[in-house]
Amino acid sequence: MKEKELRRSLAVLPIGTVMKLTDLTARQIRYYEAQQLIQPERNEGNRRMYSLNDIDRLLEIRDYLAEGVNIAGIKAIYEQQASAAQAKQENQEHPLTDDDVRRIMQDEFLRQGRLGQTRPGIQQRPL
DNA sequence: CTTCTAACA
DNA sequence: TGTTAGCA
Repeated sequence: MKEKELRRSLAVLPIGTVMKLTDLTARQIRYYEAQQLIQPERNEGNRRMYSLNDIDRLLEIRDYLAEGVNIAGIKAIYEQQASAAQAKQENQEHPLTDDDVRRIMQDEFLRQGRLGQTRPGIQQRPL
């Protein structure tokens, strides 16, 4: 179950293919990269190369944006997933505590949160 | 022909 | 975000 992850991480798609697969413009795809939402690789010719994981992430980003979540909000969501995954590993080595508390606090911060309402005409839905 | 960066009537 | 210019 690990060779699969490796393949999904292989950057083999040029931006043109990603555009068709995600319905995003090259401008948008590059902009999300500038915003650190994705980090595609570059080939010998400085051309961006995307992996299947990048495609999935771009699709998520597209959906979050459509729901009214702004770039900062999406970033926060991924940061949570990262720290959550980190806490999981650390908790397998040790009992519990520390990072878990931080994770719960940030989770609550997101929930109460103001992230995502920086747009007019969009009703906020409860998480 | 495709992608890249930078800039804005 | 769109679009365009000038390269590679």
